Amino acid sequence: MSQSIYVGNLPYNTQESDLREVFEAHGNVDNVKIIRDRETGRSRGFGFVEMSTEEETNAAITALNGSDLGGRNLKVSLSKPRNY
DNA sequence: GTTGAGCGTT
Repeated sequence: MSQSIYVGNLPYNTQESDLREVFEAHGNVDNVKIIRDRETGRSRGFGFVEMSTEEETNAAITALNGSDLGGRNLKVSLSKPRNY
């Protein structure tokens, strides 16, 4: 599986469906995940997106990084591998 | 407000 896309500076009201729509405009979204506190359930203000190919991943990052969403300037980049 | 998880089978 390829690396995921890190999406930061998201509005706290942003939901996974919203992110999915935005990324699907630039490629095939394989998976979307909004990060939030697992104990309080409050948004952390960032999330992750997976595309079908690195080509689409790169395209989505290039197109959406620095773009506006809900009045916030999105920070989109390649995420680092998760650690167990 | 910045690099994810689960909480007994995702």
